[in-house]
Amino acid sequence: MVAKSEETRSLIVATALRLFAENGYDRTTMRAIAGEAGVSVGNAYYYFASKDQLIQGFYDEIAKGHLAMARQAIEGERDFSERLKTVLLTWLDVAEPYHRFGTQLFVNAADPESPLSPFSEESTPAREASVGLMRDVIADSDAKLDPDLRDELPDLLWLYQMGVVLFWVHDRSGGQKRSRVLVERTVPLIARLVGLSRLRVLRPVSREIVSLIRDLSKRDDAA
Amino acid sequence: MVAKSEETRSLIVATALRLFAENGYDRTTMRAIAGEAGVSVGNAYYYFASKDQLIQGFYDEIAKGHLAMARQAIEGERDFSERLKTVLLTWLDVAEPYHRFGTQLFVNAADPESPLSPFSEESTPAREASVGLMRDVIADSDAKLDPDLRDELPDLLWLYQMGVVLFWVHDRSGGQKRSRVLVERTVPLIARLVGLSRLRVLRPVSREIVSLIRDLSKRDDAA
DNA sequence: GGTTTCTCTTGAACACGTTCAAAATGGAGG
DNA sequence: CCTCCATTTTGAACGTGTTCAAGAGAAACC
Repeated sequence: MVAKSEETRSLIVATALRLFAENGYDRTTMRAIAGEAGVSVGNAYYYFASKDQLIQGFYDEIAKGHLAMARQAIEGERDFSERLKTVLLTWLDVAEPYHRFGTQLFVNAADPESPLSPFSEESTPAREASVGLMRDVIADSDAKLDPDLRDELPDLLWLYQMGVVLFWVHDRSGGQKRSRVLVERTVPLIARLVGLSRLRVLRPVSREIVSLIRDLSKRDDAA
Repeated sequence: MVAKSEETRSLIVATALRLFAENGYDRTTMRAIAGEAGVSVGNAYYYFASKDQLIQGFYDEIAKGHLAMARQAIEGERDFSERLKTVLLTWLDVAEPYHRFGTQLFVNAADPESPLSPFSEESTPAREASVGLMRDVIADSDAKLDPDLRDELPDLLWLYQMGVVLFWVHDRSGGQKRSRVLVERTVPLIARLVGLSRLRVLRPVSREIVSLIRDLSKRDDAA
Protein backbone atom coordinates (compact mmCIF):
# COMPACT_ATOMS: atom_id res chain seq x y z
CA MET A 1 0.00 0.00 0.00
CA VAL A 2 3.02 2.21 0.48
CA ALA A 3 3.44 4.07 -2.80
CA LYS A 4 6.56 3.20 -4.73
CA SER A 5 7.55 6.82 -4.86
CA GLU A 6 7.43 7.08 -1.06
CA GLU A 7 9.81 4.17 -0.86
CA THR A 8 12.33 5.80 -3.17
CA ARG A 9 12.03 9.02 -1.29
CA SER A 10 12.77 7.54 2.09
CA LEU A 11 15.51 5.36 0.66
CA ILE A 12 17.24 8.50 -0.56
CA VAL A 13 16.84 10.42 2.67
CA ALA A 14 17.95 7.45 4.77
CA THR A 15 21.04 6.93 2.65
CA ALA A 16 21.84 10.61 2.79
CA LEU A 17 21.54 10.77 6.56
CA ARG A 18 23.73 7.71 6.94
CA LEU A 19 26.44 9.12 4.70
CA PHE A 20 26.26 12.53 6.36
CA ALA A 21 26.77 10.87 9.73
CA GLU A 22 29.63 8.75 8.43
CA ASN A 23 31.58 11.33 6.47
CA GLY A 24 30.16 14.72 7.29
CA TYR A 25 28.00 16.94 5.15
CA ASP A 26 30.62 18.54 2.95
CA ARG A 27 32.43 15.33 2.12
CA THR A 28 29.22 13.60 1.07
CA THR A 29 28.42 14.28 -2.56
CA MET A 30 25.06 14.02 -4.22
CA ARG A 31 26.60 11.50 -6.60
CA ALA A 32 27.67 9.37 -3.65
CA ILE A 33 24.21 9.51 -2.12
CA ALA A 34 22.54 8.59 -5.39
CA GLY A 35 25.09 5.86 -6.09
CA GLU A 36 24.77 4.31 -2.65
CA ALA A 37 21.00 4.44 -2.86
CA GLY A 38 21.07 2.88 -6.32
CA VAL A 39 19.32 5.73 -8.09
CA SER A 40 20.43 8.52 -10.40
CA VAL A 41 21.44 12.00 -9.28
CA GLY A 42 18.52 13.50 -11.10
CA ASN A 43 16.18 11.24 -9.22
CA ALA A 44 17.36 12.62 -5.89
CA TYR A 45 16.55 16.07 -7.23
CA TYR A 46 13.12 14.91 -8.25
CA TYR A 47 12.33 14.43 -4.56
CA PHE A 48 14.50 17.05 -2.91
CA ALA A 49 15.00 20.53 -4.22
CA SER A 50 18.55 20.77 -2.97
CA LYS A 51 21.20 19.11 -0.88
CA ASP A 52 20.27 21.39 2.01
CA GLN A 53 16.74 20.06 1.99
CA LEU A 54 18.09 16.63 2.79
CA ILE A 55 19.32 17.71 6.19
CA GLN A 56 15.86 18.84 7.20
CA GLY A 57 15.69 15.17 8.15
CA PHE A 58 18.20 15.70 10.93
CA TYR A 59 16.50 18.80 12.06
CA ASP A 60 13.25 16.92 12.44
CA GLU A 61 14.90 13.94 14.05
CA ILE A 62 16.61 16.03 16.73
CA ALA A 63 13.44 17.99 17.41
CA LYS A 64 11.26 14.91 17.65
CA GLY A 65 13.70 13.04 19.86
CA HIS A 66 14.09 16.03 22.10
CA LEU A 67 10.39 16.61 22.61
CA ALA A 68 9.75 13.00 23.56
CA MET A 69 12.75 12.64 25.86
CA ALA A 70 12.32 16.00 27.54
CA ARG A 71 8.64 15.51 28.26
CA GLN A 72 9.40 12.20 29.90
CA ALA A 73 12.36 13.56 31.83
CA ILE A 74 10.48 16.42 33.48
CA GLU A 75 7.51 14.25 34.40
CA GLY A 76 6.80 14.62 38.09
CA GLU A 77 9.37 17.35 38.72
CA ARG A 78 7.78 20.56 40.02
CA ASP A 79 10.73 22.88 40.42
CA PHE A 80 10.85 25.38 37.56
CA SER A 81 14.61 25.65 37.52
CA GLU A 82 15.07 21.88 37.42
CA ARG A 83 12.51 21.49 34.68
CA LEU A 84 14.13 24.09 32.48
CA LYS A 85 17.59 22.69 33.08
CA THR A 86 16.45 19.17 32.22
CA VAL A 87 14.88 20.33 28.97
CA LEU A 88 18.07 22.02 27.86
CA LEU A 89 20.45 19.29 28.98
CA THR A 90 18.25 16.77 27.21
CA TRP A 91 18.61 18.78 24.05
CA LEU A 92 22.37 18.65 24.41
CA ASP A 93 22.16 14.88 24.88
CA VAL A 94 19.98 14.34 21.85
CA ALA A 95 22.01 16.66 19.68
CA GLU A 96 25.44 15.39 20.71
CA PRO A 97 25.81 12.72 17.99
CA TYR A 98 25.16 15.37 15.38
CA HIS A 99 27.57 17.96 16.70
CA ARG A 100 30.28 16.94 14.23
CA PHE A 101 28.34 18.22 11.27
CA GLY A 102 25.88 20.21 13.30
CA THR A 103 27.98 23.14 12.20
CA GLN A 104 26.90 22.75 8.61
CA LEU A 105 23.33 22.24 9.66
CA PHE A 106 23.12 25.40 11.65
CA VAL A 107 25.13 27.44 9.21
CA ASN A 108 22.38 26.79 6.72
CA ALA A 109 19.83 27.48 9.40
CA ALA A 110 21.41 30.87 9.97
CA ASP A 111 20.49 31.94 6.46
CA PRO A 112 17.25 33.89 6.78
CA GLU A 113 16.32 32.87 3.24
CA SER A 114 16.71 29.20 4.01
CA PRO A 115 13.65 27.16 4.95
CA LEU A 116 15.85 25.76 7.71
CA SER A 117 15.96 29.08 9.52
CA PRO A 118 14.19 28.76 12.86
CA PHE A 119 12.24 31.89 11.98
CA SER A 120 11.11 30.72 8.56
CA GLU A 121 7.63 29.86 7.43
CA GLU A 122 8.56 26.21 6.92
CA SER A 123 9.79 25.64 10.45
CA THR A 124 6.76 27.18 12.10
CA PRO A 125 5.42 23.78 13.24
CA ALA A 126 8.78 22.80 14.75
CA ARG A 127 9.10 26.20 16.39
CA GLU A 128 5.63 26.01 17.87
CA ALA A 129 6.31 22.56 19.23
CA SER A 130 9.42 23.86 20.98
CA VAL A 131 7.61 26.88 22.35
CA GLY A 132 4.87 24.54 23.52
CA LEU A 133 7.41 22.51 25.45
CA MET A 134 8.55 25.67 27.18
CA ARG A 135 4.95 26.48 27.98
CA ASP A 136 4.63 23.10 29.67
CA VAL A 137 7.85 23.67 31.56
CA ILE A 138 6.21 26.70 33.13
CA ALA A 139 2.68 25.40 33.42
CA ASP A 140 3.36 22.31 35.49
CA SER A 141 5.92 24.00 37.69
CA ASP A 142 5.58 25.80 40.97
CA ALA A 143 7.04 28.99 39.51
CA LYS A 144 5.37 32.12 40.72
CA LEU A 145 5.67 34.89 38.22
CA ASP A 146 4.35 38.17 37.06
CA PRO A 147 1.10 37.18 35.29
CA ASP A 148 1.88 39.63 32.50
CA LEU A 149 5.01 37.66 31.82
CA ARG A 150 3.25 34.31 31.73
CA ASP A 151 2.07 34.58 28.14
CA GLU A 152 5.37 35.69 26.67
CA LEU A 153 7.79 33.74 28.82
CA PRO A 154 7.62 30.62 26.62
CA ASP A 155 8.78 32.66 23.64
CA LEU A 156 11.52 34.21 25.71
CA LEU A 157 12.68 30.81 26.90
CA TRP A 158 12.67 29.52 23.35
CA LEU A 159 14.85 32.44 22.36
CA TYR A 160 17.13 31.60 25.24
CA GLN A 161 17.30 28.05 23.94
CA MET A 162 18.30 29.35 20.51
CA GLY A 163 21.11 31.18 22.24
CA VAL A 164 22.26 27.97 23.87
CA VAL A 165 22.17 26.27 20.47
CA LEU A 166 24.27 29.06 19.01
CA PHE A 167 26.81 28.59 21.77
CA TRP A 168 26.75 24.84 21.23
CA VAL A 169 27.49 25.19 17.54
CA HIS A 170 30.62 27.14 18.40
CA ASP A 171 31.53 24.85 21.29
CA ARG A 172 34.75 22.97 20.62
CA SER A 173 35.14 21.41 24.05
CA GLY A 174 35.00 17.63 24.50
CA GLY A 175 31.44 16.36 24.76
CA GLN A 176 30.38 20.01 24.53
CA LYS A 177 31.13 20.29 28.21
CA ARG A 178 31.15 24.07 28.07
CA SER A 179 27.61 24.14 26.73
CA ARG A 180 26.57 22.04 29.70
CA VAL A 181 28.27 24.45 32.05
CA LEU A 182 26.50 27.31 30.33
CA VAL A 183 23.14 25.68 30.85
CA GLU A 184 23.80 24.65 34.43
CA ARG A 185 24.81 28.14 35.38
CA THR A 186 22.45 30.27 33.34
CA VAL A 187 19.31 28.37 34.22
CA PRO A 188 19.41 29.34 37.92
CA LEU A 189 20.04 32.92 36.84
CA ILE A 190 16.99 32.90 34.65
CA ALA A 191 14.92 31.24 37.33
CA ARG A 192 15.96 33.89 39.79
CA LEU A 193 15.21 36.70 37.35
CA VAL A 194 11.82 35.19 36.61
CA GLY A 195 11.14 35.05 40.32
CA LEU A 196 12.33 38.60 40.82
CA SER A 197 10.08 39.79 37.99
CA ARG A 198 7.34 40.23 40.57
CA LEU A 199 9.41 42.75 42.47
CA ARG A 200 8.16 46.28 42.32
CA VAL A 201 11.42 47.72 40.94
CA LEU A 202 11.55 45.18 38.15
CA ARG A 203 7.89 45.39 37.23
CA PRO A 204 8.36 48.11 34.62
CA VAL A 205 11.28 46.22 33.15
CA SER A 206 9.41 42.99 32.66
CA ARG A 207 6.36 44.83 31.44
CA GLU A 208 8.41 46.61 28.77
CA ILE A 209 10.01 43.35 27.71
CA VAL A 210 6.60 41.78 27.26
CA SER A 211 5.31 44.70 25.27
CA LEU A 212 8.42 44.74 23.09
CA ILE A 213 8.11 41.08 22.26
CA ARG A 214 4.48 41.62 21.33
CA ASP A 215 5.26 44.55 19.05
CA LEU A 216 8.18 42.93 17.31
CA SER A 217 6.47 39.63 16.68
CA LYS A 218 3.83 41.32 14.61
CA ARG A 219 4.98 39.94 11.29
CA ASP A 220 3.75 42.61 8.94
CA ASP A 221 5.02 46.11 9.05
CA ALA A 222 3.73 48.73 6.68
CA ALA A 223 6.60 50.79 5.32
CA MET B 1 57.34 52.21 -3.54
CA VAL B 2 54.04 50.40 -3.32
CA ALA B 3 54.81 46.80 -4.19
CA LYS B 4 53.33 45.57 -7.43
CA SER B 5 51.75 42.71 -5.63
CA GLU B 6 49.92 45.04 -3.25
CA GLU B 7 48.48 46.82 -6.25
CA THR B 8 47.15 43.63 -7.78
CA ARG B 9 45.73 42.57 -4.46
CA SER B 10 43.76 45.74 -3.89
CA LEU B 11 42.67 45.85 -7.52
CA ILE B 12 41.11 42.44 -7.06
CA VAL B 13 39.42 43.24 -3.78
CA ALA B 14 38.11 46.57 -5.06
CA THR B 15 36.68 44.96 -8.18
CA ALA B 16 35.10 42.21 -6.11
CA LEU B 17 33.46 44.63 -3.71
CA ARG B 18 32.10 46.69 -6.59
CA LEU B 19 30.62 43.66 -8.31
CA PHE B 20 29.19 42.31 -5.07
CA ALA B 21 27.48 45.62 -4.47
CA GLU B 22 26.17 45.79 -8.03
CA ASN B 23 24.93 42.24 -8.47
CA GLY B 24 24.98 40.56 -5.10
CA TYR B 25 27.36 37.97 -3.77
CA ASP B 26 25.88 34.85 -5.32
CA ARG B 27 25.49 36.29 -8.78
CA THR B 28 29.09 37.47 -8.89
CA THR B 29 31.41 34.74 -10.14
CA MET B 30 35.12 34.50 -9.54
CA ARG B 31 35.56 34.49 -13.31
CA ALA B 32 33.69 37.77 -13.55
CA ILE B 33 35.81 39.34 -10.84
CA ALA B 34 39.04 38.16 -12.44
CA GLY B 35 37.87 39.20 -15.89
CA GLU B 36 36.78 42.65 -14.79
CA ALA B 37 40.05 43.14 -12.90
CA GLY B 38 42.04 41.97 -15.90
CA VAL B 39 43.75 39.08 -14.18
CA SER B 40 43.35 35.32 -14.25
CA VAL B 41 41.15 33.33 -11.89
CA GLY B 42 44.15 31.60 -10.44
CA ASN B 43 45.68 34.93 -9.66
CA ALA B 44 42.75 35.89 -7.46
CA TYR B 45 43.29 32.66 -5.58
CA TYR B 46 46.94 33.52 -5.12
CA TYR B 47 45.87 36.44 -2.95
CA PHE B 48 42.63 35.18 -1.45
CA ALA B 49 42.08 31.68 -0.19
CA SER B 50 38.44 31.65 -1.17
CA LYS B 51 35.55 33.70 -2.41
CA ASP B 52 34.41 34.15 1.18
CA GLN B 53 37.70 35.76 2.10
CA LEU B 54 36.96 38.53 -0.36
CA ILE B 55 34.04 39.76 1.70
CA GLN B 56 36.29 40.26 4.69
CA GLY B 57 36.75 43.60 2.91
CA PHE B 58 33.17 44.56 3.67
CA TYR B 59 33.48 43.35 7.18
CA ASP B 60 36.47 45.61 7.72
CA GLU B 61 34.85 48.52 5.95
CA ILE B 62 31.73 48.42 8.09
CA ALA B 63 33.75 48.02 11.26
CA LYS B 64 36.11 50.87 10.42
CA GLY B 65 33.32 53.21 9.38
CA HIS B 66 31.36 52.37 12.48
CA LEU B 67 34.20 52.97 14.91
CA ALA B 68 34.97 56.39 13.45
CA MET B 69 31.38 57.57 13.19
CA ALA B 70 30.32 56.23 16.54
CA ARG B 71 33.26 57.78 18.41
CA GLN B 72 32.46 61.13 16.89
CA ALA B 73 28.74 60.82 17.54
CA ILE B 74 29.04 60.13 21.26
CA GLU B 75 31.59 62.89 21.80
CA GLY B 76 30.38 65.12 24.60
CA GLU B 77 27.35 63.04 25.54
CA ARG B 78 27.51 61.80 29.13
CA ASP B 79 24.33 59.80 29.50
CA PHE B 80 25.09 56.07 29.33
CA SER B 81 21.83 55.14 27.72
CA GLU B 82 22.19 57.78 25.00
CA ARG B 83 25.76 56.77 24.30
CA LEU B 84 24.90 53.12 23.90
CA LYS B 85 21.91 53.88 21.73
CA THR B 86 23.96 56.13 19.48
CA VAL B 87 26.62 53.49 19.02
CA LEU B 88 24.07 50.92 17.94
CA LEU B 89 22.02 53.19 15.72
CA THR B 90 25.23 54.34 14.06
CA TRP B 91 26.02 50.74 13.30
CA LEU B 92 22.63 50.35 11.65
CA ASP B 93 23.30 53.48 9.59
CA VAL B 94 26.71 52.33 8.45
CA ALA B 95 25.56 48.83 7.69
CA GLU B 96 22.36 49.77 5.87
CA PRO B 97 23.83 49.92 2.35
CA TYR B 98 25.12 46.38 2.78
CA HIS B 99 21.93 44.89 4.10
CA ARG B 100 20.99 43.49 0.69
CA PHE B 101 23.81 40.99 0.67
CA GLY B 102 24.58 41.33 4.34
CA THR B 103 22.71 38.08 4.57
CA GLN B 104 25.40 36.23 2.69
CA LEU B 105 28.06 37.96 4.70
CA PHE B 106 26.70 36.96 8.04
CA VAL B 107 25.71 33.50 6.94
CA ASN B 108 29.37 32.87 6.34
CA ALA B 109 30.18 34.59 9.59
CA ALA B 110 27.91 32.16 11.39
CA ASP B 111 30.16 29.28 10.42
CA PRO B 112 32.43 28.67 13.40
CA GLU B 113 35.11 27.31 11.06
CA SER B 114 35.11 30.43 8.96
CA PRO B 115 37.67 33.12 9.68
CA LEU B 116 34.74 35.51 9.36
CA SER B 117 33.17 34.23 12.54
CA PRO B 118 33.19 36.97 15.15
CA PHE B 119 34.69 34.48 17.57
CA SER B 120 37.49 33.33 15.30
CA GLU B 121 41.20 33.90 15.69
CA GLU B 122 41.31 36.07 12.58
CA SER B 123 38.72 38.55 13.76
CA THR B 124 40.25 39.06 17.16
CA PRO B 125 41.51 42.56 16.27
CA ALA B 126 38.12 43.62 14.96
CA ARG B 127 36.40 42.13 17.98
CA GLU B 128 38.74 43.86 20.39
CA ALA B 129 38.17 47.17 18.66
CA SER B 130 34.42 46.76 19.08
CA VAL B 131 34.74 45.76 22.71
CA GLY B 132 37.02 48.75 23.18
CA LEU B 133 34.32 51.01 21.83
CA MET B 134 31.91 49.59 24.37
CA ARG B 135 34.49 50.20 27.07
CA ASP B 136 34.60 53.85 26.04
CA VAL B 137 30.83 54.03 26.04
CA ILE B 138 30.93 53.12 29.70
CA ALA B 139 34.10 54.94 30.69
CA ASP B 140 33.11 58.44 29.63
CA SER B 141 29.55 58.12 30.83
CA ASP B 142 27.95 58.95 34.14
CA ALA B 143 26.77 55.38 34.62
CA LYS B 144 27.06 54.18 38.17
CA LEU B 145 27.44 50.46 38.31
CA ASP B 146 28.51 47.54 40.37
CA PRO B 147 32.33 47.75 40.18
CA ASP B 148 32.53 43.99 39.72
CA LEU B 149 30.51 44.39 36.57
CA ARG B 150 32.70 47.15 35.19
CA ASP B 151 35.34 44.84 33.75
CA GLU B 152 32.99 42.46 32.03
CA LEU B 153 30.28 44.83 30.92
CA PRO B 154 32.03 45.74 27.66
CA ASP B 155 32.05 42.09 26.66
CA LEU B 156 28.42 41.76 27.61
CA LEU B 157 27.50 44.82 25.58
CA TRP B 158 29.43 43.47 22.62
CA LEU B 159 27.46 40.27 22.89
CA TYR B 160 24.29 42.32 23.00
CA GLN B 161 25.44 44.07 19.84
CA MET B 162 25.94 40.69 18.15
CA GLY B 163 22.36 39.93 19.07
CA VAL B 164 21.22 43.14 17.42
CA VAL B 165 23.21 42.20 14.32
CA LEU B 166 21.55 38.81 14.25
CA PHE B 167 18.16 40.45 14.42
CA TRP B 168 19.18 42.89 11.68
CA VAL B 169 20.21 40.10 9.35
CA HIS B 170 16.74 38.63 9.65
CA ASP B 171 15.04 42.00 9.48
CA ARG B 172 12.93 42.34 6.35
CA SER B 173 11.28 45.63 7.22
CA GLY B 174 11.90 48.74 5.11
CA GLY B 175 15.08 50.53 6.11
CA GLN B 176 15.42 47.90 8.82
CA LYS B 177 12.99 49.92 10.87
CA ARG B 178 12.32 47.04 13.22
CA SER B 179 15.98 46.79 14.12
CA ARG B 180 15.89 50.45 15.05
CA VAL B 181 12.85 49.87 17.23
CA LEU B 182 14.64 46.98 18.86
CA VAL B 183 17.60 49.18 19.70
CA GLU B 184 15.56 52.11 20.89
CA ARG B 185 13.57 49.98 23.25
CA THR B 186 16.15 47.51 24.51
CA VAL B 187 18.82 50.09 25.28
CA PRO B 188 16.81 51.75 28.08
CA LEU B 189 16.09 48.29 29.46
CA ILE B 190 19.76 47.47 29.57
CA ALA B 191 20.61 50.82 31.06
CA ARG B 192 18.05 50.26 33.78
CA LEU B 193 19.30 46.77 34.48
CA VAL B 194 22.86 48.03 34.65
CA GLY B 195 21.74 50.68 37.10
CA LEU B 196 19.81 48.14 39.14
CA SER B 197 22.84 45.87 39.28
CA ARG B 198 23.92 47.72 42.39
CA LEU B 199 20.78 46.71 44.21
CA ARG B 200 21.26 44.25 46.99
CA VAL B 201 18.82 41.68 45.56
CA LEU B 202 20.50 41.72 42.20
CA ARG B 203 24.05 41.67 43.49
CA PRO B 204 24.35 37.86 43.47
CA VAL B 205 22.87 37.75 39.98
CA SER B 206 25.33 40.19 38.48
CA ARG B 207 28.18 38.60 40.36
CA GLU B 208 27.31 35.18 38.95
CA ILE B 209 27.07 36.59 35.45
CA VAL B 210 30.51 38.12 35.76
CA SER B 211 32.00 34.91 37.06
CA LEU B 212 30.33 32.88 34.32
CA ILE B 213 31.68 35.10 31.59
CA ARG B 214 35.15 34.79 33.08
CA ASP B 215 34.98 31.01 33.24
CA LEU B 216 33.59 30.52 29.77
CA SER B 217 35.99 32.86 28.04
CA LYS B 218 38.91 30.76 29.14
CA ARG B 219 39.74 29.42 25.74
CA ASP B 220 41.39 26.13 26.64
CA ASP B 221 39.56 23.40 28.42
CA ALA B 222 41.28 20.19 29.35
CA ALA B 223 39.06 17.24 28.54
C1' DG C 1 76.11 38.04 -18.27
C1' DG C 2 74.66 33.84 -16.68
C1' DT C 3 72.49 31.08 -13.14
C1' DT C 4 69.60 30.28 -9.48
C1' DT C 5 65.80 31.35 -6.57
C1' DC C 6 61.78 33.51 -5.29
C1' DT C 7 57.46 35.89 -6.39
C1' DC C 8 53.76 36.30 -9.30
C1' DT C 9 50.62 34.78 -13.08
C1' DT C 10 48.31 31.72 -16.10
C1' DG C 11 44.46 28.78 -17.78
C1' DA C 12 43.24 24.16 -18.30
C1' DA C 13 41.33 20.70 -15.40
C1' DC C 14 38.66 18.92 -11.46
C1' DA C 15 34.75 17.98 -8.44
C1' DC C 16 30.77 19.56 -7.12
C1' DG C 17 25.57 21.03 -6.95
C1' DT C 18 22.12 21.51 -10.11
C1' DT C 19 19.16 21.34 -14.50
C1' DC C 20 16.64 19.34 -18.17
C1' DA C 21 15.24 17.02 -22.33
C1' DA C 22 14.43 12.63 -23.06
C1' DA C 23 13.42 7.91 -21.92
C1' DA C 24 11.26 4.33 -19.08
C1' DT C 25 7.45 2.85 -16.28
C1' DG C 26 2.83 1.99 -14.98
C1' DG C 27 -1.89 2.42 -14.99
C1' DA C 28 -6.66 3.75 -17.02
C1' DG C 29 -9.71 3.49 -20.83
C1' DG C 30 -10.92 1.53 -25.09
C1' DC D 1 -3.33 -5.69 -26.81
C1' DC D 2 -2.95 -0.98 -27.81
C1' DT D 3 -3.03 3.96 -26.77
C1' DC D 4 -2.56 7.73 -24.07
C1' DC D 5 -1.17 10.25 -20.17
C1' DA D 6 0.97 11.21 -15.75
C1' DT D 7 4.58 9.83 -12.83
C1' DT D 8 9.09 8.57 -12.21
C1' DT D 9 13.90 7.90 -13.65
C1' DT D 10 17.95 8.73 -16.24
C1' DG D 11 22.58 10.70 -17.25
C1' DA D 12 24.77 14.00 -20.03
C1' DA D 13 25.64 18.82 -19.70
C1' DC D 14 26.11 23.42 -17.43
C1' DG D 15 28.10 26.79 -14.39
C1' DT D 16 30.35 27.17 -10.29
C1' DG D 17 34.40 27.52 -6.76
C1' DT D 18 38.80 25.75 -6.47
C1' DT D 19 43.46 23.50 -7.57
C1' DC D 20 47.81 22.97 -9.64
C1' DA D 21 51.60 22.09 -12.77
C1' DA D 22 53.76 24.99 -15.59
C1' DG D 23 55.55 29.25 -17.11
C1' DA D 24 56.93 34.40 -16.92
C1' DG D 25 59.17 37.90 -14.52
C1' DA D 26 62.08 39.94 -11.20
C1' DA D 27 65.71 39.90 -7.95
C1' DA D 28 69.85 38.09 -5.91
C1' DC D 29 74.16 35.97 -6.21
C1' DC D 30 78.47 34.61 -8.36
